[in-house]
Amino acid sequence: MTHNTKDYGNLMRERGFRVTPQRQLILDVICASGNHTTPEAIYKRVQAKFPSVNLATIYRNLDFLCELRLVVATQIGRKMYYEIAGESPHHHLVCRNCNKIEQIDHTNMKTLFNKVEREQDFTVDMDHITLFGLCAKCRQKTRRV
Amino acid sequence: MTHNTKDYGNLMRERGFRVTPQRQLILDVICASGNHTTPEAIYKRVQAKFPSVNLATIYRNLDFLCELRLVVATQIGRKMYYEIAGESPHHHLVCRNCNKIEQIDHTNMKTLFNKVEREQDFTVDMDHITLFGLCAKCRQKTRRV
DNA sequence: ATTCTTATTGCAAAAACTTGCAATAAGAAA
DNA sequence: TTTCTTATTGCAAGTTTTTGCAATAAGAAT
Ligand SMILES: [Mn+2]
Ligand SMILES: [Mn+2]
Ligand SMILES: [Zn+2]
Ligand SMILES: [Zn+2]
Repeated sequence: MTHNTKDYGNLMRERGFRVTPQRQLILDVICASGNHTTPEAIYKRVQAKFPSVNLATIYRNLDFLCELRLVVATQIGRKMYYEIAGESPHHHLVCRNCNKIEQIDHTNMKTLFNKVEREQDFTVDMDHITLFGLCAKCRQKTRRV
Repeated sequence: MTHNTKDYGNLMRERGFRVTPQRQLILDVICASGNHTTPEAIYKRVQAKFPSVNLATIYRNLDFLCELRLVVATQIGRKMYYEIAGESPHHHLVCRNCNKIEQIDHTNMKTLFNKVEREQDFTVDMDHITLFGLCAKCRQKTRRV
């Protein structure tokens, strides 16, 4: 239950939720998978260790873990992807043409968030945003068509 | 077929696609609905005028119109919302607590996009982003708990 | 240890969305 | 106008995600 540096068990209990074997397994699997895993993939890996876990439980807990901010979600194309929420937020750039995924540092985002907070008195609070556009290579290709 | 200021018919034909009654109806309905409408609502309103249109056609065309950038989509909670892509891009702030929706001007976003383009050589190209966080009122409430 | 409360689960059914395919109809060409 | 090509549609089946509900089991209280 203690992955990376976080004690997930306590983070849940502190907030009044229960720590079930299903939740532990799902977290373990997402952790082990590294980056951007689909519900279906998570389900299969969970089942390999504990076949009786139901797919509905996977979906419910992915929602749950996202609400607790222990896991972050992204939609790319028509699929959802989940990954462990790291120590510090990170964001993505996805190329509409070649689907390459780059990262953006949080500091650039933070600058925007601060501006919005000053100007509109709204505290933006997102630790995993995906921005779409064109990577350097595809921009050149696309120009000359 | 000419809504607001855009001639949707030509925008489609120019790019090699066909202008079908279904597409016209769907655009009409989204236009008339004003802001942030769900596929189901669009389907019902289309059906009221033309009952034989199939739900699959609605979904396929919502995708299609988004790809052509005539329509923009957002996911809020677990629902998708569609609206006409206006003259100039606009973005939203959604409060996680009270679900109030505010707007952000594109200029603030553009500043971020420009920075990303300079620093990472990636052209961000989004005209409808939704950022989540806490509005002024909910921030105060939530503090004192 | 045992009892109690109720959050969480599995299951089955429902709802939401996607896809393959043959029939249809836009729109270009003749 | 008529013919021709093929993008688009409706339909039915498939896949993915959500939901209601009774049974289960975390974890607090005794
Ligand atoms: Mn990520
Ligand atoms: Mn909008
Ligand atoms: Zn690219
Ligand atoms: Zn609020």
